[in-house]
Amino acid sequence: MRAPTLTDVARHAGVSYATADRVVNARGGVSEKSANRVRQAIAELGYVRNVAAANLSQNRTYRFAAIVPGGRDTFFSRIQALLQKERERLAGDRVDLEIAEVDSFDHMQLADCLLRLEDEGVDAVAMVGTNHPAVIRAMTRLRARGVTITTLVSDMPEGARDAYVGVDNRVAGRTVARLIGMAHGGRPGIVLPVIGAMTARDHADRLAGLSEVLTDAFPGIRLLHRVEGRDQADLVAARVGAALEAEKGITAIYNLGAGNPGLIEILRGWSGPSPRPVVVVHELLEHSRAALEEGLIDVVIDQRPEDEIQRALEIMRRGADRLPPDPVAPLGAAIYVKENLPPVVGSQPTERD
Amino acid sequence: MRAPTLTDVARHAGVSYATADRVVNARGGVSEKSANRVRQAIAELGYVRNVAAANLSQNRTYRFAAIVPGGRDTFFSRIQALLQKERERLAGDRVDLEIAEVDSFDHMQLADCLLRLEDEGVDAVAMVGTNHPAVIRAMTRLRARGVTITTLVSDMPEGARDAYVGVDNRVAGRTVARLIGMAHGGRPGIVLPVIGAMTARDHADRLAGLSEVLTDAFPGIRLLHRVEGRDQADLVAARVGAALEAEKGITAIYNLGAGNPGLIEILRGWSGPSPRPVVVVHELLEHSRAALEEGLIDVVIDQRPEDEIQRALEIMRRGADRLPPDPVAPLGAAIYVKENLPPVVGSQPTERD
DNA sequence: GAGAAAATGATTGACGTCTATCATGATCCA
DNA sequence: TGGATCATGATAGACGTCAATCATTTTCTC
Repeated sequence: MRAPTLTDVARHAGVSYATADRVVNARGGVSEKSANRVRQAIAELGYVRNVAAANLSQNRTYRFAAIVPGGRDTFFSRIQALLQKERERLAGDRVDLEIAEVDSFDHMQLADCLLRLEDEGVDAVAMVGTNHPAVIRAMTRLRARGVTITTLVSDMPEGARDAYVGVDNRVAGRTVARLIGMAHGGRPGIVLPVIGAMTARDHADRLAGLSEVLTDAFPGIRLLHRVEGRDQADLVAARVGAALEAEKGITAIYNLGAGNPGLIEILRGWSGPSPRPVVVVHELLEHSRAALEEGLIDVVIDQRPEDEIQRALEIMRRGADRLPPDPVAPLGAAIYVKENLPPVVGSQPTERD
Repeated sequence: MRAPTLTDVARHAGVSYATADRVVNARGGVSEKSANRVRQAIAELGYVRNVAAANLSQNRTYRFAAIVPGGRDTFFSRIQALLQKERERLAGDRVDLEIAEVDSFDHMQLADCLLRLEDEGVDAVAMVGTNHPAVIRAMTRLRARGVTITTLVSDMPEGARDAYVGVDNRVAGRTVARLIGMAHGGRPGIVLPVIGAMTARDHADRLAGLSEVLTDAFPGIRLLHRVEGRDQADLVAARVGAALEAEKGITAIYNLGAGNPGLIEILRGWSGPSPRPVVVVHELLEHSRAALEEGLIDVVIDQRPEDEIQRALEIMRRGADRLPPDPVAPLGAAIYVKENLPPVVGSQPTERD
């Protein structure tokens, strides 16, 4: 009834414990014939390495690291806060989680950070995906040493990482199109999309998704040319203001980047036609939450960083335990309206400026 | 640098390992003075019991049980399928998950099942909450023996269970009101609510939430008196059909119980005014998913049973490890439209009749 | 077929906890 | 003050794996 041990496997394969151990721990010096017999015994008995015993024997502490872009964007401050909390919680679990901060978009710093972590002997890394040769090179090197790498928020080519945890941004854009479409109730309208910059892959994906569904399912709704707010509130405020001035018939605004405070400011002082446009933004932070509660905006699409982090940690742990990654369904974004906001936990980060 | 062991604690407290062990494992026969010194040493060193080592020494397998209402409702078949999958996955983790099936609403059978599990020596139980004296009595008895009990889907009084995992149904109803309201785009309308029976607490909660928000935020939208479909497709079809006949101005239908196939059937043969009403239903199952993809309905609110189960298992494990439960934010329901449906995993259960 | 090389077997201590047993010391009550 | 009770200490085996070491056998090479 009890789970088979490696001793059982060895006996069943007709070899000594030492040989079986050499096979499962890839120590080499085993003939192909013996190795096969061991592997077959493992399959037949359904042997699963007892991770607890293994870690105990090595008195092992997991060494995980998370690399997060620093201060600029409050979405990442939120992630940092969550990681900090996890760090404390995991300390009791023999897991040492290091949280490293790098400048957003400083690729070389990120690459250096990865190499430093390699020297420190981490078992797994979670990081925000960045497509840059130097970064990919560093990642390849770590992975060759058996370090599991998970990308967060923004994906990278399949070969560069072990797993991606994050939402599908095109799907997010498509979903927003549907919600905006529904809110038009069959009537025509004009949608103003506000993005950070077209070079940001996630923004581009969202916009593409939006456009696809508006075209296909809501031909009566016209998509204006995008306004670039560079994720800065003042710029967003200025440019959205100008756009509203230029086109009085706008019925929906979708900010698919950051800079929500700027947009909210404009909405607070709304004096245009009533009802005001339908407004959809991304990421549940202090400003967006308050605006939702006040009724200034209608929908917030959220990546659910809590779950992203949980999943990333789970993946890292499985990797460190040499277990096969278990297939996970992609993370779905949360759709928040005024009525289904989650309770506030602690203090929520503010979006700067 | 390494984590303190119980030997360290004993030394620091100036007692023998045996005494420290007597304290942490509550074996008794320790003077209050010694016990306090041990407890203080634990606090000072930040000792955390090494669960892996503990389980190894006892060659312990966790014994968990999930009690799920049987065949009738396909929402529960979905839960059963998910549990089955978890069962296999957990087998490698030294976790034995027993899945017990009981007749829905047969309280005595449920109580008996609980007592049987107690005899079998389970460590933790997950069950669908049922407010019945016999059930509560059985639960109290198990909990007195240290068995952790988690209620799923439907909650119970705080004193009866250790944790509840599920969505807040009133919030779900409020959210649906907002979505339906948005879809009216400021125009008036009439909402037809379809429930199973008013005695089901979750249905009543949803309806209350719906009503609240419609009244407060969308005074132009009128809420019709509920239609009771008893969660049966044919009855739902008949009664919704009659209601649509009686009131031609219906602009939205919200099925907050089961019986979706009946509703979908009616929508497929829709010949009333165009556009058809906005339709919102609960639980992502084969029928509702297909209807969403076909464009017959607009929104599906889903409990995310996958996450419910994950969370319940996590709670059970912590309980069995004698760790304090970690605070979890309540589970938010997922909002699905045509565009953000999750990929199909395996075969999805069908809703009967 | 001798010698080198490769493969295998046998065994041991460590990891931290649990459970158990036995011995010893302290305290209590009559 | 003797015997019972209680508190404490010391210690050992078990759990399953890892990482060694050393001895022995098999296989290969010339």
